[in-house]
Amino acid sequence: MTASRQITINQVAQEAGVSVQTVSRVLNERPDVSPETRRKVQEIITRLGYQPSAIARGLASRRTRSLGLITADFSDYFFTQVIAGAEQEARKHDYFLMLGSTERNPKDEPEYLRLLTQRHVEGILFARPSSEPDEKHLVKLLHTGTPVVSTAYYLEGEALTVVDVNNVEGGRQATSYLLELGHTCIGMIRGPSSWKSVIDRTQGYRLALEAAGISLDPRLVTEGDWSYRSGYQAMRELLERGSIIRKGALQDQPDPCTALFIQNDRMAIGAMRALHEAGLRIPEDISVVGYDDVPEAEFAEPPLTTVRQPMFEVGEIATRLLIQAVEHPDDYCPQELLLETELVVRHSTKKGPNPQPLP
Amino acid sequence: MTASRQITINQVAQEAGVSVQTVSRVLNERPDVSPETRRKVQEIITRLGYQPSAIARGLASRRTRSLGLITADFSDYFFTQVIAGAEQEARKHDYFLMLGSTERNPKDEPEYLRLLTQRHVEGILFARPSSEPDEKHLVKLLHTGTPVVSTAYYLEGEALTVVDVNNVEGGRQATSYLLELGHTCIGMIRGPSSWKSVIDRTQGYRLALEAAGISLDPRLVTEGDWSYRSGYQAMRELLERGSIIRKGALQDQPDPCTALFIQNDRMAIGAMRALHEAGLRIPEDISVVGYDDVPEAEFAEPPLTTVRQPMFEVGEIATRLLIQAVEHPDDYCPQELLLETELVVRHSTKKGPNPQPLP
DNA sequence: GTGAAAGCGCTAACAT
DNA sequence: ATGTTAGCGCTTTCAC
Repeated sequence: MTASRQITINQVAQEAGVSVQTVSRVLNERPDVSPETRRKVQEIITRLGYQPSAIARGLASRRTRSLGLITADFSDYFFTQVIAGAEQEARKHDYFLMLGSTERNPKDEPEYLRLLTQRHVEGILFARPSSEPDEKHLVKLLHTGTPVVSTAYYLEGEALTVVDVNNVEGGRQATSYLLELGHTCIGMIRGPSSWKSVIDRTQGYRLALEAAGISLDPRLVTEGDWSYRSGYQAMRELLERGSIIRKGALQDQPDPCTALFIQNDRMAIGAMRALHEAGLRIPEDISVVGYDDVPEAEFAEPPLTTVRQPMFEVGEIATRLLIQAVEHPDDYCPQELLLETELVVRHSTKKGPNPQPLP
Repeated sequence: MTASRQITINQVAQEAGVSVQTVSRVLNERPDVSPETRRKVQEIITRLGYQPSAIARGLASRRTRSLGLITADFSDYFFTQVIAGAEQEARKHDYFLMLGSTERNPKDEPEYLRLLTQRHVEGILFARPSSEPDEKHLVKLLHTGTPVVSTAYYLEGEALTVVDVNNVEGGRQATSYLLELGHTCIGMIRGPSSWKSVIDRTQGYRLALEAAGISLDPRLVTEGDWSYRSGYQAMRELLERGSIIRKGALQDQPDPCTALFIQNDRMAIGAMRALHEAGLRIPEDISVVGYDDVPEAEFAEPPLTTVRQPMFEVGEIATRLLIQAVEHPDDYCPQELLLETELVVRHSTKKGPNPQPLP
């Protein structure tokens, strides 16, 4: 089984008794080939099992039909959904998606970007949070003329196409729902403050509270890093402060909190564990709303009320826009697209002490 | 900002006043360049921001330094871990990993393989279950001489390097632990029967039971598709059969089952939800052991006892072997490597009716 | 230690 | 409708 050198376009041409060019035309589905020749060439191609070299084609045509996708974390449901959407859309347009995750170390990003540009990706999709302090490499990339689209990521001072979810509205949905149920003291566990989505969800929380005449009390807020464990720990902290269970434990706060908005489902599940350990019942003693609608939310104990984000669609749309920018650079114009979230009510929430009449 | 054509090796050579080859030598860290020339060329490279084209290098050298990885599902923790391990190892050896998931449709695999081989990956890693009926394209791939390593996947009749986890032992660990706790009627929810890991875990279950003088009772076994929901449904089915709660509900079965081995954590979490809904307490009424040790297992209600698999290491080792096969094809020799599992005891299990003295 | 020439497998641009 | 020529940006081979 000697791994004989791969079959090339030359051999196909020779075998078919035509020129290389003609084979190339068949390969690229050009119209200017006689049906007969086309058929013959195609037959030889399948008979020989010929596979055109994407490398050679890329070099000659300066088109690789591949896109790069840079993400932070493959094991995060959020990004996983974006990737799945991007994959599907790329495939549909016959593009190849090169995935790169900076997983362990965000400092790898410039290095990763290099790997992608060296491989001549025609456009790059960012699916990661806006949190890195040093974005020089990105600004440089943008000025290079390479089409770039991002999801959930904004670059200050740069016009960038962004497809994202309306996080302000999502935060407001979660909070308003709790207010409507009659909860007036609503705690929050947020994600890392460097993420734009965290700032936005927090803003939604604030807006909803203010619309109800309540001002945001920072003593009712803690921060996690999105993990189950951090949600557990943040909840413990909140419990120790006494704001959740002890009446008037905090100065000026007459009632203990009866509800929580937690900015992702994993932290919410971790927090519910801490609540159970503290002997609190959900939703009888305290209502909990999460964010994301991960698959496990439905099977949490109790099933988690949460805010669903259309991340698959975000990936799809972002990729569509990227391909458009690649194929029609002249029509390109940076834009921001915001998709809407949806509240999914399950069993971790119930009526609070001051139920309001529904509007 | 006219996207002026990229800088090429020619421009670097010209600017440095040397020939293209010399630049190439510097690029490839060849020893036969005078330190002075090397320094000068390097300076020009950084000054110009020159990036060698991986495409052109690949074409000329017939080496792309890239590997392909085919997986079934990005959102599965199991595969995600393998990918992370593979990524890290590939990067360490300066290889680029091209990821492909056949997500939606396993029939896409030949197509995907084509995309990878056309891009001249030097080796391919399979991280997907052994379940497809039609593997002709794989046999063909193997006979092509392309190095292939697989995790958790076996191809009948073909010598293939496989890195996997000892699933027989894992299934035995879970079952033996329950037996040691004193459970004598142990139900099981298994994954799809086309997966080798399912066959093996089931075999471990059988062996452990037989060692305790119990024979496998198929009436105590149902099947799921690994999802939370399927675990939930499988549990409902088991409950309806009566084997779990009603004494002697099944002919010849004097006692109701007090324990369950569930072949992955997600199904276990779904199953626990069904048990709760049926009013059963875990572990007081019934003990549950899962498999995988996914992050959420620790935060399930109750925290799940499970079998941990070193999937990250599986990915690392598989990639290391693949790179070895790529770089030293003559030393290559197909082998099978099995890594060991580890029982993680949490709170979903407790002593059963007939506790045995620990050995 | 360095350079010149040839070519990797394909497509673009021009022929005919 | 088909063929010819000249690259794409690099490495390989062989010369000096």
